[in-house]
Amino acid sequence: MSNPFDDIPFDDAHRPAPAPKPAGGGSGIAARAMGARSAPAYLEGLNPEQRRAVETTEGPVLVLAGAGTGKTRVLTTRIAHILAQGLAWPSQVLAVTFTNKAAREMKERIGLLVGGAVEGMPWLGTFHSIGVKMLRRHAELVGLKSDFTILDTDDQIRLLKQLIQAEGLDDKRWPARQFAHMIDGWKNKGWGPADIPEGDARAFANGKGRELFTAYQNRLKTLNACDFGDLLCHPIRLLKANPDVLADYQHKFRYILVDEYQDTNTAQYLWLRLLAQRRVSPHRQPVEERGETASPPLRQAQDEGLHRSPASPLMGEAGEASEAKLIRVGETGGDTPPPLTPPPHGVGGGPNGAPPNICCVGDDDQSIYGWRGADVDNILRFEKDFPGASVVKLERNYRSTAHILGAASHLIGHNEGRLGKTLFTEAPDPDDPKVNVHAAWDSEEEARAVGETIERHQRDGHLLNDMAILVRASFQMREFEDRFVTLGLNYRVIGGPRFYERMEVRDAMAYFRVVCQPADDLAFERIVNTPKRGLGDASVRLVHDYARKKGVPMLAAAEELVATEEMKPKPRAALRDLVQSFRRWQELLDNTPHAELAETILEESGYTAMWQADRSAEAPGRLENLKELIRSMEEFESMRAFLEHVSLVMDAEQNEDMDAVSIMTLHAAKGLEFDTVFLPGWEEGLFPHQRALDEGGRSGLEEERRLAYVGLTRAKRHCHIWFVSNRRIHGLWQSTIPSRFLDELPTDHVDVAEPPSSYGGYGGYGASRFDRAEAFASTRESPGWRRAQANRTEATSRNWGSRSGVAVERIGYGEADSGFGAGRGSVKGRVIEGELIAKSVSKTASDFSVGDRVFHLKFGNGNVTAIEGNKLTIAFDRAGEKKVLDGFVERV
DNA sequence: CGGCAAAGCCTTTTT
DNA sequence: GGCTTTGCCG
Repeated sequence: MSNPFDDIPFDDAHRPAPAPKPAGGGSGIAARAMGARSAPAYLEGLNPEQRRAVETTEGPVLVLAGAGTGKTRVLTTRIAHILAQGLAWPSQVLAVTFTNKAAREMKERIGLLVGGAVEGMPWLGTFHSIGVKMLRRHAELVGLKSDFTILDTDDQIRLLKQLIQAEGLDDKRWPARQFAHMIDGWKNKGWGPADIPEGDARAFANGKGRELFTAYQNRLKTLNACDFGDLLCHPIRLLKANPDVLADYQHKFRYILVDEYQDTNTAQYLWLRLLAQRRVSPHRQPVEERGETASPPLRQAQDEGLHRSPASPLMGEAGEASEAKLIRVGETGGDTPPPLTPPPHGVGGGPNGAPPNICCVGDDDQSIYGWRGADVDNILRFEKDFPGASVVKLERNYRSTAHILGAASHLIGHNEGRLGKTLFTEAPDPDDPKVNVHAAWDSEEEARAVGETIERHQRDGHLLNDMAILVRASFQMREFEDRFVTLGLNYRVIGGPRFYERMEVRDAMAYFRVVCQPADDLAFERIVNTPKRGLGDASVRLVHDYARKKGVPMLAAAEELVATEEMKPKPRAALRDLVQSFRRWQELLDNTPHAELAETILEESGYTAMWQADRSAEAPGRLENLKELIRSMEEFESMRAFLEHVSLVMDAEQNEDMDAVSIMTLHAAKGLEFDTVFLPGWEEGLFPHQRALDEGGRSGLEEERRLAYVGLTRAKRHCHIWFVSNRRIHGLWQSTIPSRFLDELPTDHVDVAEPPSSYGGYGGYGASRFDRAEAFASTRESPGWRRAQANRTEATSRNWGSRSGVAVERIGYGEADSGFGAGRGSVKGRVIEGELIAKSVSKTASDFSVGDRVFHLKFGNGNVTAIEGNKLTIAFDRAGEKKVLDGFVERV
């Protein structure tokens, strides 16, 4: 149990318990707090529901927090309250979040409430980081060493590929990536190789699924490594197999808080349930525990309000005063802590069980991670899992206008099986803009129009920082980036290509990993021949096989191997040099500043030189990244600590100083808010995403709808939705139809560019379609056209691909110079129409022939050079050869 | 063994 | 359409 990571002694039970003072004794703040008639300052400003969520500290609590209802505030205040009331030491509170971002934010906000006590909250973090923490302490109980490596997806796939090949299987037919997904899925359910259903086991690799999974787990063990899933599965196994350890943790965590409970998967649920079980253990005196940093629990926050200065004279010492805080509300004094509320049934319902003090906060309407194993049922089932649970609904929204809430609520109302919340806002303002829906011809137009809108907002005095573009899929980002680069508009991509995923960074990390974790064969293999040392496949295989035969890590194998005559002189010398270097660096590890050592390693290995010699355009940037890597390493205590950070926190901080538009996926946007939000790409197939529909069916669609709900509710005041008629997918232009979600928006709260004169027969927003052919023709406003369009048939729909779309797109944006001369309001282009465009895209053979002269809106004139169904290959005069659907061109 | 060209891959979301 | 991997050749 003594290892470098075990800086925090686990067995709190053997620490001296603080001696609680009797309640009401002296002028202690605790005493005042307990006897206080008036609420502590940090409770002020909470609405009644929020307050109930904060103050119901005992027993299970489910907080259903709609978007923008102050969820984080409730969570952080609740923790502050628990600490302030002396109900627990900071280290006795387990608070789990889903993302690092959320954990960071909570730490910051608790910090604001309670000053320094956050450092005493070692158990506030993501599921994964807390899993790691547990594992480091008890690694040997699951057959690992406490300095185990955490593999990322990339390592995982490389490893699986090796195993698949080792089984003599074709790694093309059985892609490692796919298998990695399957393993993830199993681990999300908490399954090991023995637990997976027969069907699953057979589905992969000619029935060798289970075998491979077992081999993979064994290999991980010898590598002393974990994948992401193991960070949850191992702790579960560990706690189940070691009741004493489990009991320690159960006892330790007096209060459990879970953020985004709707996103928990089965493994996370099992883990929580284990920890939340309460047993009364008579032989064991409950023990108070001090925070590791000796920070006292929150004191006097209620006296000084939320903005206590760190220099406050009352904080800083962990003296007796703070210990007095440990007396619980209602306690009459003495040494024995009061029993927890006696329960009818605890979790797991055992007669000895006490109801756990677990508080889960979530929103079933924002469950958007089903695809990676999250189980909405966890939140829907809460009251059954934890009988007697208090349920608090937070429905008062502090973020968005009534229009945005109205639109979002109406949309999400199309989902079934909700717990049912309705967001409302206090004071609707008649001046609030409605949600805007816009049409564009293609994604380029969309990007241009969004750019123009952003610039207009900017001219109106809005900060770019208050605007965000939320896309469904990351490939949509590029178009915006391109456009913003030409406009010179600052933007920032959130969750885009990540710093730690860059090749050079990963290479450098591999060097560091081998130095710190000599058994890390994956890292070793990655860099044996980078830079080139003349150690190709043949040499690597030799080392690999030798290592497997002897059962030692590859580095050790290499060391032995160079002492033999087995290798040819040249590679042998190269390998010997490399091994010697690693040994030297390992010696330096403990007595050299780690950032300095890192630099040395990159220098001496020739890695830096490799990029210096590289004349390509990206080489300077890569060198810059390496410098940045070393710079960021300085902030950490050791190289090991740095490695751990990187494997768990894959994001690098963004430059917050710059005023810039944010571009991110809808998933990445959860939990954020912006004054103005742009939601492009509302088209069938993209949003809702085809794959979600194919694989998830009805529930897949509902999850997409929740994603739309998340998107809408990010907006505080302005919300612009866009859809386009043409989008390039896999390099091929495809026509698209407006998203069904547009049809699910309520007319009352939505402006569709220009209000149409007629809605399509049925109530609500009606059909969402913009009729481009009409718009084009109607520059002359022919009533005949209009009628014809209203009765559109297969025949007329061929016009759909004509140039008219651009004019429609200009509705409401007259100042844009499109060259099409459609000024504001000059186009009356909208006809509602129920029939879906999909039918109009011909599946029959094209009626074009090779050699035809055609016109395409985007590419101009060209000649048809080949035909394949309704796909045409066209040599355009200016744009070169492209493949397009025949609906998008017309004969000239 | 290394470099280059061609072919195949995939593009939903992520700790 | 862009990126990675593969395969062939020097």
